[in-house]
Amino acid sequence: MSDNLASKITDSELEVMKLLWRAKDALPVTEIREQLQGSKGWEPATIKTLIARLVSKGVVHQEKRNVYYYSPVITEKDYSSWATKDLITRIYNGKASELIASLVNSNGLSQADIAELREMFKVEE
Amino acid sequence: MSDNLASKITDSELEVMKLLWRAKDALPVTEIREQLQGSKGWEPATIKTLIARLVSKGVVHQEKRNVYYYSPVITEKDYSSWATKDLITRIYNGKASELIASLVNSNGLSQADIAELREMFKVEE
DNA sequence: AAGTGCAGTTTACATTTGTAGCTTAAGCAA
DNA sequence: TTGCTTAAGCTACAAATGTAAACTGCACTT
Repeated sequence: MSDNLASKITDSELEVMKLLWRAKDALPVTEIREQLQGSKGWEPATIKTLIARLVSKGVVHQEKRNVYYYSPVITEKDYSSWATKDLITRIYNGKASELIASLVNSNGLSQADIAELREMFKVEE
Repeated sequence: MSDNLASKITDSELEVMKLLWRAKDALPVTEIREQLQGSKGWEPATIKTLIARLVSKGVVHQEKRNVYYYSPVITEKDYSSWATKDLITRIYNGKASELIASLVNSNGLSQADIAELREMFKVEE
């Protein structure tokens, strides 16, 4: 995923993306609204603006049916790993190991995390 | 470090912070400028603005001598781990292990990183 | 003592982001 | 058919951000 796509997803827009990622299929504004109005307390107009911006940024696709249906163009995984690499570039001198060391040293890992990681690195090759 | 400090450091401001973190002692504007003008191509006025904003945000301390000397109030480590936790909260459901899993799956780790991690989580208790 | 230069402060201005209203047109209810 | 509802598009507007100029006063030079 290129920088000019993901880097432009703002916090508010990300909430919309998360919703679209969770959905199996494309969603009409109605449903997007239903789910965000409660959780975020946004006005319908706000949600429309966010969707429009995501579409114009090319990260959400709109498909005309009776009404427009929206779906993500980029996957959540792609976005996540892009954001992670971006963090590593910006503040860990580009070294993933520094990020992890920081996590370990700042007690950023729960016991559960550690157990999980121990599993992960036991079998991984 | 509380959210209201670190969350307000913007990208441009971060460049100034990085410089201050690298410095052993407090620096006068002159030196900050010298180092940033080349690397970032910023006008002196821009650099002054960034410093002023950092001071007003409380993340940089200014000490009056002949002229003001500036030094970071928060450490780079604190900032890094705050930023990392923020990322985990925002896009990894609060689970550090998901971040690491993402790194592993997206080839974000070098062989050396992986070896290091295997060591790290082999002995940890 | 007067002039210059630059630190420090104030102001500026375009773009992005967060948040939302207004307008237009089309579908559905009456 | 007439109007109500609402999707879609356009406009709005304050705060934050990136970038920088203008102003002010002090220190150092001549």
